[in-house]
Amino acid sequence: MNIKKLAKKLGLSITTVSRGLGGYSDVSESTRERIIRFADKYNYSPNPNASNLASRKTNTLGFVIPLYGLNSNRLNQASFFEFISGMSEKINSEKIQFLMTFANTIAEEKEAYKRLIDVQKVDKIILHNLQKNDSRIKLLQDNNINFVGWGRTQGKINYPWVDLDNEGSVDLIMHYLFEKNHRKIAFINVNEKYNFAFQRKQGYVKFLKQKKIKINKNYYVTVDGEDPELNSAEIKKLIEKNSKLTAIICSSEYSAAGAIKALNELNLKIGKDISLITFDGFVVNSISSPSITAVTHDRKQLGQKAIELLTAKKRSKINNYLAKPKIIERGSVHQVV
Amino acid sequence: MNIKKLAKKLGLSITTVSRGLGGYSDVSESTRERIIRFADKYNYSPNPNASNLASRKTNTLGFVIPLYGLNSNRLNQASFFEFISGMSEKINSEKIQFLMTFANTIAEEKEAYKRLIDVQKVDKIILHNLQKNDSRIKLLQDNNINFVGWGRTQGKINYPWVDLDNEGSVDLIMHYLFEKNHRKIAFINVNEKYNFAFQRKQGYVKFLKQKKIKINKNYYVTVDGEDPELNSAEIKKLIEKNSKLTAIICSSEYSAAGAIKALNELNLKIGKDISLITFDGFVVNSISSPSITAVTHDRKQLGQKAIELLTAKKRSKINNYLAKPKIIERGSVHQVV
DNA sequence: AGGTTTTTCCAAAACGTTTTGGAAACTTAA
DNA sequence: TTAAGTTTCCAAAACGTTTTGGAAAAACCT
Repeated sequence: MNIKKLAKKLGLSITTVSRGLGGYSDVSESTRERIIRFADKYNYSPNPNASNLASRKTNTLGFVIPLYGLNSNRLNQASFFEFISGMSEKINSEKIQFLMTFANTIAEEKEAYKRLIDVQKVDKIILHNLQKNDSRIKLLQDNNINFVGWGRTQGKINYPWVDLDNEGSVDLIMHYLFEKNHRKIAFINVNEKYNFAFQRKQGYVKFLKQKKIKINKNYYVTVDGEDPELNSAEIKKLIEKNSKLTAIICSSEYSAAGAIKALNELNLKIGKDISLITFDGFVVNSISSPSITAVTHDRKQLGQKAIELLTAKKRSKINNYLAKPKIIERGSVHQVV
Repeated sequence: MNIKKLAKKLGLSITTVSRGLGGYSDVSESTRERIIRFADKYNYSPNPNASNLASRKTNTLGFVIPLYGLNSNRLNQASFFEFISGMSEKINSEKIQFLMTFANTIAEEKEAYKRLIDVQKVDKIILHNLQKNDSRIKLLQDNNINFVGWGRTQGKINYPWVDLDNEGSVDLIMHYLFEKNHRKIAFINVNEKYNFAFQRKQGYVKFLKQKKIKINKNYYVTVDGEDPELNSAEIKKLIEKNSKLTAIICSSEYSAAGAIKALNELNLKIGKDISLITFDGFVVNSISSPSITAVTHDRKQLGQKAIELLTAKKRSKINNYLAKPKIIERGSVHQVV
C-alpha cells in the first residue's frame, strides 16, 4: 500500500491525500476525515525514506553512548536506560527515527558524531557528558544540527539543555547531613573534566564556605571508573587516613560500590559507624544491606523534556530544564551524637 | 554534495559513480579508484533515504527492549549493553541503520514490533527473550522480515539464532560445585516461560538425574524481578527452611542481589558458611565482598555474531551460534568438608 | 580485415513522498 | 448580477539515489 493506491481508492489526488494526512488547512475537514479513515483501513503509513527525501529532512535523532572512562563501568551505565526510555516515549509520538551508536574510545566517539552527521545524515542530536568547554557544540552548530544538551558547559554559548541540578543536589545532601550533626564529610567525586562533576564540587565547596568550615583536602578525592581495584583501594585509603570521618558522599554508582566494599573490609557498619549517601543508587541500593540513602533525579522525565525541547516549534525563551533533586531515605545515614 | 555534483566533477555519469561506489564489475578498476578518491575528497556519502528508496530496501534493523517483567529491574538490564554494543560494532561496518525502541508492557511490546514493521519499515530484526512458543516469529516471517533470534524456542521452526548455552552453563556449574563436595544445591531461577530459564532448569534436573540424586523440590524456586521486597524475602525463606543447603545458584543478577542481602541478614558468610554462584554477575560482583563467582558468556561477541548471521549473504547451513560458558572464580564458593 | 566477444560507460525510468503554483468551485459583498 | 475573495482540490516538479537495457569502444579471434 502506498499513497498512489490510496489516492485511487479515495478518488482523490496524491496531493490531497498527502496534505490531508499532514493536517494542512487546504483540505476540507470532511475529506480529511475520510482520508484518515481509509489510511487506517488499508493500514497505510507513509514510507519514511520517501517522505524524508521529499521534505529535505531526515527526521532522525542521533545519540552516542560512550563506553570509556566514566562509563566503562557497568554500574554507571544504568542511568542511560532511564534517560533513553524517557526519550523513547516521546520519540514514538513524534515521527522521529532514533539512531543509537556506541563508542569505546574518545577517538571512536568523535568518529561517531561525524558518522552520524555525514553518513547517517541525522538532523537532531542529544549531546551528553558535556565537558567544561565542549568542542562538539561548534561541530553541531556548524552543521546546522538541531540539538539539545544533557548537561551544561561553562561557555557563554546559548543552547537548549536539560540537566540534573548538580550543585543543588550536593547542597541538599550537605544540609541533610548537617542536620544529623555530621561535620566531617568526605566527597568522592568523578573526574572534574566532566562539567557535572565540577558542578558537584562547587556545591560541596560553597556549602562549606557558607558554613565557614575550612575545607579539608584529604576529604575530597576523584575516582574514575576505569580501574575497579584502584577505586576500592583509593577509598579504603581515604577512610583509613581520616578516622574522624562520619559521612561519605559518592558521586557515582561505581564509587558507591567501591565504598561499600571498602567499608565492609574495614569492618565499619554502614549507617552506624559511618554514613554513606550516593548519587542515583539505582543499582547499589538493591544489593547492600542496609539499603543506601540516595539523591536522585527523575531521569526518565529528563529524557522526555529533552525531546520536548528538541521538537518545540517556536524557540521560546525557556529552552532548558533543570531537574529537582530528591533525597530517598534508606538506612545508610545515621545521627551523630 | 550529492552524486550529481560528484559525477560532474569526475566527468562521469551518475550511473557510473553509483556503480563504482557499489563495487560493481562494470566499472573499470582505475575509474573506480578515481571515484572513491573524489568521494573522499569531497566528503560525499550517499543519502541513505534516497538510496533506500531507490533500492527498495530500508536497511534498517529494529530492536525492542522490554522493560517489564524480568527486565523491569535495572540489575537485569546490564546485559543488554554488552549485547547491543557488540551489535553496534558490526552495524557500523555494514551500512545498516539501527533503530531501538522500548516497551513497558507486553501490549506496548507487541505494538512496538508492529510499529517497527508497518511504520518504520524495518527489514531486519533481532528478536530476544524468546518464549517457549513465540508468536512473534510468525509475525516476522509473514512480513518477510530478515531476523535473527537471541535465544531459541521449543518449536520445530528453523530460523537463525544465537544463544547462551543455558543447559550447558548449569551443567558446568553443577560439576564445579560437585567437585567441591556440594550436594545440597538450591537453584533460584527466573520464570520458566522464558525459554532460557526453562533450559537452565533442564540443566539442573538432568545433572541431578544423571548423578541419581532425588530432586528436592524445596531447593528450586523462581523469582521475577517485579517486586524487590518479595525477591529477597522469598530467598530468605528458602534458606531458613533448608538449613542443610551448602550452595545457591542464581539465574539472574537480580536474584543474586536478593540472595546476598538475605544471606547478610541471616548472618551467613558467603564463601564460608554457604556458597553463591550467579549467572553473569556483571554488577553484583563489583559490590559484594567477597566477589561473587559467576558463569558468564561473551555477550558482546554474541551481539556481533547476531549481526553476522543477519547479514550473511548465502544462507549457509550453519545459521546459529552457541556461546561457550565460562566460570570466573572469585571468592564466593567454598569447599565442603 | 572483419566478425565476435568483452569491457566500460551512460540515458532514462523508477522508488514514494512533499511542495509549489495554480485552477475550479463555491461564498460573499456590492 | 457581477466582481472579489475564499475554499478545496490537483498536475507537475523535485528530492538523490539505484537499476535496467542498451551502446560505444576495446580486445580478441580467425
